[in-house]
Amino acid sequence: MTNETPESTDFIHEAVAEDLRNGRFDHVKTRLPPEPNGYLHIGHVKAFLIDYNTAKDFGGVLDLRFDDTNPEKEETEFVEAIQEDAHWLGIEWEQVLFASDFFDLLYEWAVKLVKKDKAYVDDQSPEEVKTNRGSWTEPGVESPWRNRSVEENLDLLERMKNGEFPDGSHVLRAKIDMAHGNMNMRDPIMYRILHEPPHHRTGSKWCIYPMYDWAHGQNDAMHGVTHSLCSIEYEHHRPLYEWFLNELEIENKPRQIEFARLNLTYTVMSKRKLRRLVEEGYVEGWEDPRMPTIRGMRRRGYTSESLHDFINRTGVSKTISASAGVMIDVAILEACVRDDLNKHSPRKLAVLDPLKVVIENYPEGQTEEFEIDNNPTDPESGTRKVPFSKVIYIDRDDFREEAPPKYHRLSPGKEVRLRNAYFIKCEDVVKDANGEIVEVRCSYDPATRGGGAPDGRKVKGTIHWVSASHGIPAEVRLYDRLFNNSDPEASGDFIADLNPDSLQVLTNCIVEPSLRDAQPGDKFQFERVGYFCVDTQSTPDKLVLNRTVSLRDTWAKIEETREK
RNA sequence: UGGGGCGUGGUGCAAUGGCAGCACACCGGACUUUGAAUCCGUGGAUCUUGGUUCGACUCCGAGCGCCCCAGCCA
Repeated sequence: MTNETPESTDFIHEAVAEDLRNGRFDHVKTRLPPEPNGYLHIGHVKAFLIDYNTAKDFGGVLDLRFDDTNPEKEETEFVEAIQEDAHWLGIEWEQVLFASDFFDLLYEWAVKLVKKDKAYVDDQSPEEVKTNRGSWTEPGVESPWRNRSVEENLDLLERMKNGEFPDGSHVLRAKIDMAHGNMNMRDPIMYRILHEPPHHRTGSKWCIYPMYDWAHGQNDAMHGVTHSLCSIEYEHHRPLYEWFLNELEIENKPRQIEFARLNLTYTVMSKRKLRRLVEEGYVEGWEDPRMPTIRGMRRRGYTSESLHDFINRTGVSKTISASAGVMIDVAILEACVRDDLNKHSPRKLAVLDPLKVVIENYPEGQTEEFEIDNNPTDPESGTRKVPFSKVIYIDRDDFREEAPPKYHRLSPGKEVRLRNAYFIKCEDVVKDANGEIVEVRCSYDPATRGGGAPDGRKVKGTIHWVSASHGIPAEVRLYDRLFNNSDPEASGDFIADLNPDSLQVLTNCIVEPSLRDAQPGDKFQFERVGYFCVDTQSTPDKLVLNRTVSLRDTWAKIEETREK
């Protein structure tokens, strides 16, 4: 165990450091507590990384522990998926545990509380329990079964476990205080009866299942967790968490510490809402690149490193600005992935909206190759060869028949540089019957080979290109934010806030030939355009790429402000 | 209405009684064979109000605002 002070100074680290200093604990152990009932999203990334980093920074370990106490919601499918996603995030755990593996011990502990007369079997119906709990202003009413004898409670609990009673007929409740200001302390339910469906791991062995409050802290204690980190919504469960531990006379009581959970602008995070997006077909599925799920973001081209960076940059606190957490600008996330991809992704030339350019004075049938840096910011990255010929494509965006002020790109009579190739000058424009520009005629200056000008003359613009006869076709999917409202979670109808243009599929793109062998997951920067990732649906016959994020685009901003 | 929590530029995080700083965003400039990256710079914040103090974002009192809680969900 190390005593070194970690770099991070968030309030959780401070609390842990203090616990170590004053001897409350002599080591640190945390846990990842997912319920296997859905896919992980960016909100889980924050929680997971806080657990992981806290353990790691103090030389401790963590367990992955599935909170599988509700057979109605949980499935094995998610157990696999969650481990896969957590691994991808780079998290390493000591052991994989399931709350359900410890139902026997938990039951013994419940018996212990019954024997102490701190828990009782209640025969009230669910409706009665609800009514008698009272309200925020009215104290609850004690159950008529609250003062049964210990012997009777023991017998009834045993019979609940043995399956002698139907669902909903009895519950085991902690005996605390029906008038408590904190509703969680008004005799909280510990066990409910559930005969169906079978549990994903224990099958039909059990027909009583523990509630979260009864299971969580006790599991922490059983496994030697020192710090049980969770989101702020659990803050008013902490008195109960501690009550159970005290009544059970646990020696090294774990400590629960809460932090503000993550909300992202233009994003929904609640499982219910995400599920609705999937089930009602607003997105392709949990892996849709527009989804804030780990799988979606991964497919979109986000890297694990950029997610770590994001969580570090946004920090840990208890500040609350929206639904039990902070509202982080999605632009920070985008900045993180740009930073990472800028350093590590090879550059490519790709034309998303092709406009044909014929270089009139370039010899018919001639081809030459340019040797181009894979990543100018990284000398180690090497070079590649890119072919050039008389007919090329440029992006339609890079040509204007009438150039607005400060437009540095191609327009009649103007000269620009083709990235890493030649200077070209627009001589003429060819239109079809509808007046649509179908072709641009240019001349080139052979002396500017490679893109330099021996005579020292300057051109303002450099544009990207792909040789028409060498380029390969590709489909490119452009993603935008899924919602138009920066806080769709707070909106009455988040479906109404969906951005109808969140996906734009471009089917006529042409990319440089070196992309021919690109594999799903490969990431590139298309120069002057953005960062792209080969999609999982891509095949050798049909290249499909996802735009992870665009490059910062100051020209777009100039035009945008001009419109206003 | 009872209980709990939180209030620092637009957003997020620092400053733990001593010059309110950083990141993202925004704006301006330099540089540029990516209108990217990089570099430099501007503007903008301590919820309100009393008090303690030489000195308060920090401590104390009062108020205001926001978030969470009345599942046999987690």
